[in-house]
Amino acid sequence: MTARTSPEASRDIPEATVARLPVYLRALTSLVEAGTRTCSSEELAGAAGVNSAKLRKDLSYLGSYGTRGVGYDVDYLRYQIAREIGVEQDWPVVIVGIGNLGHALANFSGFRSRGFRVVALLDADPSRHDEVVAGIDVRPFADLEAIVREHGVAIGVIATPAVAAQDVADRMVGCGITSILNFAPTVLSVPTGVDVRKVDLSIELQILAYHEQRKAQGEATPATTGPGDPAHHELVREETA
Amino acid sequence: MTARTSPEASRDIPEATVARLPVYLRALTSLVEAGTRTCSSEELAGAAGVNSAKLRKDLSYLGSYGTRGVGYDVDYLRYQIAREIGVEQDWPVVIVGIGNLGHALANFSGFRSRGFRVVALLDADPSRHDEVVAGIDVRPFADLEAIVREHGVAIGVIATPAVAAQDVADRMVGCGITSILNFAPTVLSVPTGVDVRKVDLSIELQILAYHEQRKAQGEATPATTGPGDPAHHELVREETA
DNA sequence: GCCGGTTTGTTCTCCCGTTCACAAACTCCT
DNA sequence: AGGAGTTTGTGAACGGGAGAACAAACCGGC
Ligand SMILES: NC(=O)c1ccc[n+]([C@@H]2O[C@H](COP(=O)([O-])OP(=O)(O)OC[C@H]3O[C@@H](n4cnc5c(N)ncnc54)[C@H](O)[C@@H]3O)[C@@H](O)[C@H]2O)c1
Ligand SMILES: NC(=O)c1ccc[n+]([C@@H]2O[C@H](COP(=O)([O-])OP(=O)(O)OC[C@H]3O[C@@H](n4cnc5c(N)ncnc54)[C@H](O)[C@@H]3O)[C@@H](O)[C@H]2O)c1
Repeated sequence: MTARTSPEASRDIPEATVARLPVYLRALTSLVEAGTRTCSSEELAGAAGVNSAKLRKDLSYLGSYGTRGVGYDVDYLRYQIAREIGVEQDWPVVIVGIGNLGHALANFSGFRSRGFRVVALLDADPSRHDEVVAGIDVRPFADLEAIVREHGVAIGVIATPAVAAQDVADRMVGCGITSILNFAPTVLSVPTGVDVRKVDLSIELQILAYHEQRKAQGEATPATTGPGDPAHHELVREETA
Repeated sequence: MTARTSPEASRDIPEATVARLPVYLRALTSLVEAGTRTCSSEELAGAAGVNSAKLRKDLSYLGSYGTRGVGYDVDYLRYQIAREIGVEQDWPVVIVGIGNLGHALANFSGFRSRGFRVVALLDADPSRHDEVVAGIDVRPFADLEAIVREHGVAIGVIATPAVAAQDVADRMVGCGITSILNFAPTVLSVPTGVDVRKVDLSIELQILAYHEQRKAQGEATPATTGPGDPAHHELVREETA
């Protein structure tokens, strides 16, 4: 998709692997804190909740950082993964929408410890502008561009209501932000080159509900709720009309 | 995995499709509210941010609910998807860990409107037990079993610190909860038959950081930070020792 | 120096998911 | 009634990821 400029560029890592590297990183950090020096793919895979073959294949995309017959140097591997992900340096981040969720995010200590630094909290509501959350004062949304330029922000977090999310995203993109984490339940439309990831509580719960319904189906009373399809079809159309 | 008991059981839906159905459901709800009666796969796919062929194939797993040459009856399709997911009736949910995040979740209005009902907020900290959040009073974690039995809760949300998450999950499973949404950054181990989904802010940000680093790599100064591998290898080992 | 035991890195195969492309089916207009 | 135009549902090709299995590489003991 993007041009390969650097000749020494590391082979591109499959998306599925990229999504697991942070899990490995976390497991390795735990091991480091526990004083472990070395671990096998089997141990690490257990801690990360994945298959050991998958783990080894994932790590092989980064390079050959293990030692056959021994395993991996925990701290060395942790560093290599952190470097590959890009969280050795801190990424400045802005959070927009300091409501219920925005407060929780601002207070979330995991940001700093995992390679991110909240440089600003923004909200459109003037009544919030005198507030200080987690040591950072909430500023007007209009300050976005100045802040992004000042700190070189590339990553933005959206925690506004759904109706405002697209506007906020547009403004972010206009300022030069190229990665967005969206908590609002909306599909964002952004130009090519901008990455969007969404965190959607309702979707996660509904996926659980689907499987839950499936589990219940086997043991429930014979006539659960829904009869054949055609009758329901009519019923629903009546509701509409 | 589970036995097919019902003869009329609908064919099992691919996991990737299940994960998209809630997105379609949301898009359809928007269309209903906008007064739209009918829509084509192209329109709906646009609203959901997916390929129209994918949308059609996804919907085909549910049945043939469209009309060729016309499209889909918005309200009818919305009902069918909601029924398939299982969010026509409300699912009782408990939230454990009423800290920063737990407060936000408790105040989240999207629960009720999307098929879920928070029946209890639980926390181990006694100083929180006199608190009322979003009209629900925070109760001792020890009440979990009684509440689960009383309301027939099948879905639990974990918003405790990571160290407590596995204990909470074990207790939940012990009470009969079979679906867990985990916000704590830990790998949970649960018996077969229990579904766990995780929402992990740090992982999402780190995935964005990886791609962001990739984007920057092409245009950055020649010597970014890291030299060849061997030297760094030593450096890191020194840090450890 | 060599051998048994251990663990990685990689190859191979299979399966799931995505996308293309098109026949079948429906509506509307004449 | 018939034909032109539209849109669904699905068969088939394709690509990527998961897991099994194994050869290569390393350690430690003798
Ligand atoms: N609270 C949760 O646990 C939770 C969970 C999942 C998803 N969400 C989603 O996250 C979003 C925020 O939820 P919340 O509970 O914090 O809502 P909230 O109403 O408490 O907070 C929203 C904040 O965004 C601000 N805002 C509105 N428009 C803005 C704009 N154009 N620019 C900048 N700021 C703006 C508001 O002033 C407010 O402070 C919602 O989309 C919600 O659906 C929340
Ligand atoms: N705050 C965020 O935005 C955010 C974002 C992503 C992930 N998380 C994760 O979500 C979790 C909660 O975050 P937080 O900021 O709300 O933390 P917090 O410390 O504010 O709240 C944790 C709550 O859990 C309670 N608790 C602790 N042990 C318990 C137990 N055994 N049983 C029941 N309750 C118990 C505590 O009393 C406290 O009220 C953490 O694991 C955090 O890493 C938080």
